[in-house]
Amino acid sequence: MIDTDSGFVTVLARRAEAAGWQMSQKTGPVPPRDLVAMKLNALLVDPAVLGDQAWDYLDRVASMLPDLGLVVCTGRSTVAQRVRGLRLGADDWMTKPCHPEEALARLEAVSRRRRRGRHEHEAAPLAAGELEIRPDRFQAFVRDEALDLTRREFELLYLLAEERGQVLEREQIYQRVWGYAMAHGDRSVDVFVRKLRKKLESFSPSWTYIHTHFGIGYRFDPEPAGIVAEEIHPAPEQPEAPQADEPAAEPPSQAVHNTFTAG
Amino acid sequence: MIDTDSGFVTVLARRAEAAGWQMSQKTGPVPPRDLVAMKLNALLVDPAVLGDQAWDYLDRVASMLPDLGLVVCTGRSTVAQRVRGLRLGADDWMTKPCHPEEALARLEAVSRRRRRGRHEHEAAPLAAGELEIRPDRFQAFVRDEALDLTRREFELLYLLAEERGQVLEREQIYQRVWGYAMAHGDRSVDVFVRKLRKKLESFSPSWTYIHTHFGIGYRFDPEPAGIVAEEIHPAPEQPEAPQADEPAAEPPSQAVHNTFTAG
DNA sequence: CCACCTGTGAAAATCCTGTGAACGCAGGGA
DNA sequence: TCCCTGCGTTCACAGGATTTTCACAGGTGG
Repeated sequence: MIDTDSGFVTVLARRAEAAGWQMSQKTGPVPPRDLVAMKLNALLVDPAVLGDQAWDYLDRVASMLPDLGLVVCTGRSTVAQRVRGLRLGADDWMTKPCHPEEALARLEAVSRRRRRGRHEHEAAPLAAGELEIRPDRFQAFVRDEALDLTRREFELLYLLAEERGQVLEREQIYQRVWGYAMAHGDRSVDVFVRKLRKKLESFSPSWTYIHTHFGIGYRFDPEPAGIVAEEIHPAPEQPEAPQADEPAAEPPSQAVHNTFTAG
Repeated sequence: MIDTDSGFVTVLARRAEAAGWQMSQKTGPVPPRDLVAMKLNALLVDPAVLGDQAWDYLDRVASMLPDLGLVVCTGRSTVAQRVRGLRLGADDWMTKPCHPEEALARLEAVSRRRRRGRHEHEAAPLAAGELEIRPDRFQAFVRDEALDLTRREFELLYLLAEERGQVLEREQIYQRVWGYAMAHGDRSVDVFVRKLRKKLESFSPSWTYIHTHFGIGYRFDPEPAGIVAEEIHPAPEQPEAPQADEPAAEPPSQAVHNTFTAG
């Protein structure tokens, strides 16, 4: 969101976080180019912040990012202004003061519709080690060969890969892949991790992808074979990790990170 | 629009006509089924007209017609009501009295987004394997012989072929071919896929076109018979795919997935 | 060394798809 | 008006594929 009304921003940010959204606050115009890079679902903007560049800015944003939900929220405005904004490409126009809950609901409505349009929704393929994970095919590939994952297997893998480097708790994984809360004592996650490991192992034997964190859950992090997982120094040299980003960013400070390689 | 406020309705109708829109006025709830038949871009509704069925009605309309722009316009309302409406699936919520020009602008904003989702119907003929799919005839041909597809069969085939290579979920297929949300447990898509396969098989026995992805949906990808699909690494070509052209020797993309070829 | 966790393999329970046929509806023709 | 035909929808069943559940073995932490 682009706004300077710190009270409104703060409240909204808090509620957004609570709802599980990720949001970023800016106090001035952000170049459309940068907006693209941010991969936003929606943008909430108060044109008052933009000064007399406002219309131009809205126009540019709307035309450069036709799939971005664009919501204007500002003080008093005339019908003519609202109509102009909407015609320019804004999806909604709210008047301050407005209830944060309503702002969220409108942002949600706008994003929902946006998402629906793009049926190629999460069509961003992920690359990890020798793996290529393609949501458009609900399948993962190693050297163009399909791993033949079932739907659940794929969704689990995709989730883990999306959160590459993060340790995810079983409950969290279950919640996000199965869509509802995990029953006490359910071992489904473990079983599917085993199935995944088996297929990964058979297609990409020289890499280790899924690591166990005892008492917690799992972490996805492609590692070429050979590192014995004694201690991991801040990235001396990875044999090859083309699009590996943020490698040294986080020293796995946590306890031990045993990586028992399923072997 | 569904409203009884004749003044508002009349003014709006006149402006809408002037803007080149077609609009129909109702004074009571219209069954979602009928809405489907009306092929609407957007629906403006005053829930006050619907009495205590309002929420239920909104819910049903929104879930049955996810692609319909749904705008609520009513008298005073609480934040909670607006939030509820928006969460239920409404795309916008205006408060009366509202300027007709703004109402139009909002309807337009909502429809614009809706339209954007739909790919522009180019009506371009597609070629795939031995198939030639011609939207201008609502028919597919193999060596200039018509497959004698019915309307639904054709539309299903065309949709699949347009998204060649992509796995489409049943819900999505249904949504896009039938025009409204698929009811739980509906098997129509399967039945039509079977009909298509039968006709395709009889006209082009040496090719396989429609692949099943268990638990997900279907994928259209013409493959000449006989490929056992162990591993295929042809040229590592990119999926540029401008328009399908006669691929007499096109190396079918990835490996197999289950392609249980009905036999 | 003990209590707990996780890896494994296989059996049991579910879910999904292919298939053939019945049903209802609407249009055309007699 | 009645009958016939084509088309889309719905049903029930069978064969598989996939998920869950179990019991047990082995590893981990304290």
